[in-house]
Amino acid sequence: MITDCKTFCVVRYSEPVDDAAPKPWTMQQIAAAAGVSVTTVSHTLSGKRPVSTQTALRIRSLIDQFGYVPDAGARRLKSGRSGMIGLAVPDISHWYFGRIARGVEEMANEYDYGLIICSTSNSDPRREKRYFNLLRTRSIEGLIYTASREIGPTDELMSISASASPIVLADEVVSGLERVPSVTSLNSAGARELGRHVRELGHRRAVIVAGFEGLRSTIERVAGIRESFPDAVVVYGDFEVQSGYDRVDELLARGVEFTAVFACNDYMAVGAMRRLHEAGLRVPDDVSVVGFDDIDIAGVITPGLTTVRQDMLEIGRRSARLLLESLAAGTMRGIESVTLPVELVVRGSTAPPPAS
Amino acid sequence: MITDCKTFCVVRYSEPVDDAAPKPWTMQQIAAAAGVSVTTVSHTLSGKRPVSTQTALRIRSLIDQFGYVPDAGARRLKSGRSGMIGLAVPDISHWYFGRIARGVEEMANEYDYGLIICSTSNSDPRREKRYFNLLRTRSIEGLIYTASREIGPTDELMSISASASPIVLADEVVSGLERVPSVTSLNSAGARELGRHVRELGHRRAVIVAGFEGLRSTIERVAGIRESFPDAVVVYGDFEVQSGYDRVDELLARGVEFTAVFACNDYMAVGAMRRLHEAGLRVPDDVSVVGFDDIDIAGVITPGLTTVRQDMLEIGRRSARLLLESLAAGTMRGIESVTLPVELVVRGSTAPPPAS
DNA sequence: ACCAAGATGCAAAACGGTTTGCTTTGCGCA
DNA sequence: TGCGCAAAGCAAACCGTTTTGCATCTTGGT
Repeated sequence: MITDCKTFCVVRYSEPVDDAAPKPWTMQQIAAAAGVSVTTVSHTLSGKRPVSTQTALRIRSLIDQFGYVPDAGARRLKSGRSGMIGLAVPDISHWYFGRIARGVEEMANEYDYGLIICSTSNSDPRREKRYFNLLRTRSIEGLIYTASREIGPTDELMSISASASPIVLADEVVSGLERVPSVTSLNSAGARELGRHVRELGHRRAVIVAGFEGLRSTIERVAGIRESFPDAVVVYGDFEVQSGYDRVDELLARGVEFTAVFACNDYMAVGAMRRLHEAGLRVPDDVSVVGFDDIDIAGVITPGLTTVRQDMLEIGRRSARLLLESLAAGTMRGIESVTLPVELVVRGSTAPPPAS
Repeated sequence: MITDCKTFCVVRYSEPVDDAAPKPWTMQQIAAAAGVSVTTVSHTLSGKRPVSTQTALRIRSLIDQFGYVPDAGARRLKSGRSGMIGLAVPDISHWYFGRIARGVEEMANEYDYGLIICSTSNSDPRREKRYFNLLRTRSIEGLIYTASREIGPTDELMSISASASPIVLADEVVSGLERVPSVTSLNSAGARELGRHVRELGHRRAVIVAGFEGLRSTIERVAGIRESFPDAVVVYGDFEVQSGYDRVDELLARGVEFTAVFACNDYMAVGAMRRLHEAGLRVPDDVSVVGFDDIDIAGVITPGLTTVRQDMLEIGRRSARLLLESLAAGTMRGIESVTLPVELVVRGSTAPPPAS
């Protein structure tokens, strides 16, 4: 059996040496070198059956020496589990989704899963199709999906979720998919507090720069704000800085009067502040501005942005936990959706309206 | 053979129906249903050998009907290619790395590769080890690595790169790994321009809030700035808003006199501006502040931040292209590192120093 | 000394595809 | 009529593990 070992070594090193990565060792080769069967090597690694201390030691030392690592693909084929989950986000480069991604990644890591990122480019159907196929080909065992727009009932997501695939919705629920577990923030409560806060400062005329129309979070936030400002003008943006700027620009042009701007996220709030600044309106002296999310720079810009803090990291973590737990359980049954609390953060961008 | 088909169908539907995902179809079953061998089905799909139009049609329709999708794991096992690449970043939730990730994702998508994200939590060795193992287990075919601190010569990365694995360094080169292809920005030129710009405004006393000490980009940026301000005080931060704030806080406490702050990234610049604001110093009237990167909100905060624009998206794209091209070529040989141009962006945060 | 029960370890059968070598058939052309 | 070659398809090997089902070897209890 020692001969076997040498044989392998010779074969190996006599191959032409080029710059390509050398062929990895197989369990077969380790077994031959140790003079045992692959079964024994496998059991040594998995511990599913006892292996004598002596043999195990020999095998382990050989493994270390060779630098052997079992092939993930073979393992996956046999076990049927890829050890990977997917995260589909509209755009991974957004702070917002980046936070979710990080939370997911942390939790996946904890459960010893890998994470495959799927940027859907704001729900480009072709992209989405590709990523749902990861589920079908069993490249990933489950998917965390964050919607960026209202999904029509004909969508890929619908059909795949109907097949009872392990899916969790993060950050945004999708109508028609009420049975799919989700992790969201308590948008309505946050918006209500925000509205109340501004109302109590004495404001009467407000505008709402909302997010994508039809998106559940947008609907909830607008509704929450309207509890305090029933007749607030609502315009829709796309959550980007520029649209905050543009919407306020249009409102000013239309001659709409307001002393408070509710932006449905901090980025649009920043854009709004910029436009107001350019119009010679001071924040918060002339106009109060609030956002939503509490992004990293919300507290350090001048003035500090009054907003509602969402724990995106936790949304990511909880989504992943939901998914991974249900994978471990082997069923999505009994998985409860989660709604996370939010927190009003009052900073310098809100103040009583001008006396006039 | 039609009987075979029915047999399969019966077997399938007689299984207990629960909420778990139904077992996927195998090529075996499709073949049986079509009355051909698996070989023929495989060839129909791959086109590596001709299949008669009639047979192909029958097979294809069956595939559609069943919703058959070939198992990625089996495919990978036989072909040895996983169709995945990895991206290791210190923290995916940072705007900066998010941009890189998006660029990588775009390119990977173009080349029909999947992307596995590896958050290294600022080079936590255990995390890194896990991710390098993805390479070893052949879960990923190649890795794009963005360093966040100076890597010691004993690190995992060193050993793995020595084994000629397909690795590309993005955004940051690593000393000792000069032979590994990389994609970086022309930091020195950007910093030089920045320094010259501030110098030409008339400033004489400047401080530099640098990034991690020892990081190549930090060294280059500091050197570039020092061409115009040879005696600038240098303090080191960690690229976060808070450290920009803290370092300036310390400088003020130490009584260091300066009329310009060079921050090595925009986040620290924002933190610096915040601290200056709290100290009653106006930007840019009393102190000019510049950053580096040109993050999304650099142009919309007040005052706008003078900075150097790096194209992170392009860094991601180019890194991915380098990696994927070399995977296609089967060798890392002849792969050229890339250095991307940067652009000085002058905004409102810089102005001549106060007259006094 | 004898037997049941663990401890060990092996051979072989999956897992679900891809690929190779070989057979059979159909067809054009001398 | 016969020959050669391309087209079409099958069986079987293979990829590198995990997981049975069995054999063999100890060991302790009686």
